[in-house]
Amino acid sequence: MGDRGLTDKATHKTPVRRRKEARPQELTAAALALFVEKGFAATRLDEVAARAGVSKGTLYLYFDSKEALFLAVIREGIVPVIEEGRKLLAAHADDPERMLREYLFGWWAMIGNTELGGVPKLMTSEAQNFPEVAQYYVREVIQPGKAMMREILDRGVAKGVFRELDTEMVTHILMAPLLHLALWRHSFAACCQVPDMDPQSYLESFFDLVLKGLAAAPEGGK
Amino acid sequence: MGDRGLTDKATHKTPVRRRKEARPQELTAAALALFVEKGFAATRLDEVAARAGVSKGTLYLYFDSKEALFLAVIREGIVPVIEEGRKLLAAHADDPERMLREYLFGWWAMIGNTELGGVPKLMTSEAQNFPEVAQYYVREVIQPGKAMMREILDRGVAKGVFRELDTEMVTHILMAPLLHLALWRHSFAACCQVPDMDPQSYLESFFDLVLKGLAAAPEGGK
DNA sequence: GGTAAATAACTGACCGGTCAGTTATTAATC
DNA sequence: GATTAATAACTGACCGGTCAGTTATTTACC
Repeated sequence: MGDRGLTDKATHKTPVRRRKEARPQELTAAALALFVEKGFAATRLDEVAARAGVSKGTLYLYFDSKEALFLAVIREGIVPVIEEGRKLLAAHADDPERMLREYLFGWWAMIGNTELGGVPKLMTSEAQNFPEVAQYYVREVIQPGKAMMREILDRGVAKGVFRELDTEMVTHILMAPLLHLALWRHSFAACCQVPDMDPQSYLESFFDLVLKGLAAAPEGGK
Repeated sequence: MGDRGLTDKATHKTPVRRRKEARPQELTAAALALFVEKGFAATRLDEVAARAGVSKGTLYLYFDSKEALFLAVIREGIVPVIEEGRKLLAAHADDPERMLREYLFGWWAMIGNTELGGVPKLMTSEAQNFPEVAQYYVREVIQPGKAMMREILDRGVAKGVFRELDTEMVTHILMAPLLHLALWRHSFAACCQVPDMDPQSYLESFFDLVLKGLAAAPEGGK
């Protein structure tokens, strides 16, 4: 059919069916959406392939198994975003309160409110069944994410902006409402008609609560 | 073999194998443990039956389907505990800070730290796949649980112990660290070797943070 | 026509659910 | 109190559908 005369790499605009390079990304994107929507076990590889516009056999040209696809979904999907977030956060490295705000709202903008927002639910659900994927996720996502939060807290304590804290515990505690918001949206909010919760005011309330909870006592105690 | 002489109803201490009354409980207990450990989809009904000491056929004498078993696990397992918690909480109805503390630590003692602690993970994972079970859970567990928390907050605000708040949002936010603790224990903590987190100090840090975050301003502003 | 890409048909293990048959327990009869 | 009949509790082999993974074949491009 095509009579393109270009002899070199040929920037084919025609959606030719052979596109070895793009396939893995298309497949992981399709898999992410379906894993998040229906869960890992309930997602059929036929569906993943169909959503990516190929057949199941093609999927197996790029991934050895369903678990390998799972790992790729995490690796391609969320790991790069963590690194990106770290860079953004470094821009305000001198103001702990500002950093905390950037962290919370940035997390929502870059993860919670995107198609990646279902990843926490997916990983929590499947961690026990796929310990290797879970370990990868802990190492590449959870630990870096916690380290960033802890850096903010430690810095705030050091500058006297925040009071003395068990920063390890508080790090965990402060991640919880973010994760809860994402989990909620991808579980009960999606299937039961619950009065919807505006993420923006949720985050504002949370930030407000936390700032007051962390603040160093002005002067006289109670 | 047996030479029990009692001719009446016979309070048989011997664990005879036919025990119609006890079976459903034994089966839901086995199912809870396995659903929590491996997830709903990955749990075989043969396993549930085996753990309860019966065959799969017997399971179907008491439950119509795997989903019916799921619903029974929730109904028998956690719904009664909610009502129990409500009564305990009413005992301190005059002191909002005390109520809040009772709520947090009571939740951990009665749910998070028991075999029920895996239920939040189970329900979050499966809500989309079993909307009817999810709706039951929202109605009988989540909404009552939230209502209790909200009652505490509204009362605290009314008494001037807590500052003005968006109590609806704060209710959600305060549930998150509890649920997070339970989810964590039943996912990553169970499969990746993560430095374990002491629930007691986690809850103390959380309670401390929240009390300071909620406290009405003494007098002067910033 | 050679080869890389993609497919569609296929396989085999698995598992929810069923049911004909077995065993323990109770009731009835002498 | 022993034997038989009736019933309730239980079993495990089986069936049918599903789905991860494989392979023989076709298609597209050089």
